[in-house]
Amino acid sequence: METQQNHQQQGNEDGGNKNSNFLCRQSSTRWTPTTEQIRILKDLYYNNGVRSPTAEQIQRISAKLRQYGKIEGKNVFYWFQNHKARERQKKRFTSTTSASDVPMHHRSPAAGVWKYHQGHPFPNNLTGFPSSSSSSPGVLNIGPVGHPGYGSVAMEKSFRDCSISSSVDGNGSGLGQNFVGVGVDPYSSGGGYHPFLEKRKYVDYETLEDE
Amino acid sequence: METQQNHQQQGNEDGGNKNSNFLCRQSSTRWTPTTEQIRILKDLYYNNGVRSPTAEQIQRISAKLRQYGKIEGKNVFYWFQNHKARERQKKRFTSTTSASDVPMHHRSPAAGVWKYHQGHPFPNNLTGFPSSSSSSPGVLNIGPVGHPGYGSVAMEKSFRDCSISSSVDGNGSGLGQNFVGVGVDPYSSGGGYHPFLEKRKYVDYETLEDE
DNA sequence: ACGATATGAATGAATG
DNA sequence: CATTCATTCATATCGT
Repeated sequence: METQQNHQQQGNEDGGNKNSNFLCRQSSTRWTPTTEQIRILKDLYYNNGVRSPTAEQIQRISAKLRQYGKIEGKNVFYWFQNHKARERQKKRFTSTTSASDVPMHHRSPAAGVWKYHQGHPFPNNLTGFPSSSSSSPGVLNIGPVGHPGYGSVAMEKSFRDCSISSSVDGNGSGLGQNFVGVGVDPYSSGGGYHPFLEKRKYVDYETLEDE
Repeated sequence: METQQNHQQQGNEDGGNKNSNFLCRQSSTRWTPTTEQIRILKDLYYNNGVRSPTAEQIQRISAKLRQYGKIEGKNVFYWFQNHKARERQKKRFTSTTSASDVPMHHRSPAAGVWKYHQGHPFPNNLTGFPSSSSSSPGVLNIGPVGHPGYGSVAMEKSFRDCSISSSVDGNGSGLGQNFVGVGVDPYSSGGGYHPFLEKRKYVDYETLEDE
């Protein structure tokens, strides 16, 4: 796991992009977190118990981490998502079917990371934020958003799709051709419920009061 | 025949998928949209402003898409839900426009496309924005349209279904009636909906919070 | 270099 | 409608 070396060639907060290959996609290779970034993220994850940061938190985190290298909101988002998912995934696989197959991933002492003062229940930071708990020299306080100030939208998408499929038919997108005659039926029942989705489990929180 | 295309054709055997490891080929419980399906969905989403299709629409769409591969109503439903949600989420990460930014979207009434009758302002658009969709299949209003949020061309993300063969042509299968006057049909399918989804499949796993 | 592993990214499905 | 979980793909990096 993270016991690896930190060889990030980072240092350039722009991702350098030394791509020489002119492959299909060469845009920004996937985000390669720097050591600092990783450290901060882990700090937030373990020391602050941040697992699923909200949009505001993500913005703050990414803004903070941007100082150490190029990073976007989605990177932070995915990072936490993956980190959490992976931890759980491993835990669940911790037996089941015992050995005998799936030599996929060897057990990794990921738990080793828990060297910090892991012994206190996290104070629910999902909505709030750590009072301080400055442990690492890069702690950021995900305080109140206050005034975010919108910026530009650049959210670049990765086009891994190699199929350019440019000149296909005279329609390019084939809008007209592929148009599905769904027709916006104004009289659609519009009941509000989705017949596709089966009802809830067994109870309709009708009489249930809020927690 | 569906000509070549790359559909994975999962009429029965979903397996097909693409590569993946040979782990467990449990019938991929997950719907794997084909290129055409995605294309059509995007077309509906962007060019027609469909975002929260109603049951009728979902049925129509799924029926149409079924020509390109196995698909259920819920798949369509979820697709739109996710697509919409993700767009918003993404935006949220990059620019927290708070709630009242609204740079300045001008609902250009230019195209009298969306002129709700004296009664319902497009039940299709829960978000309340002109879908500019051609209620009449015969019309294509893919013009500039003043989409408040996204007026760009589809072409967003892709999928690993990166199957070559760009030839999108030959979509003849049943698509011949593309611009047929399905339009507003008061008698359309009329509530013949049936529950697709079943209850949940998984039981709540251990809700381990942390260690 | 290649194979394995680690991990970022994407998205279907589901729940609240 | 938002939030989250699970699964899978894609790729960077490391080991040999």
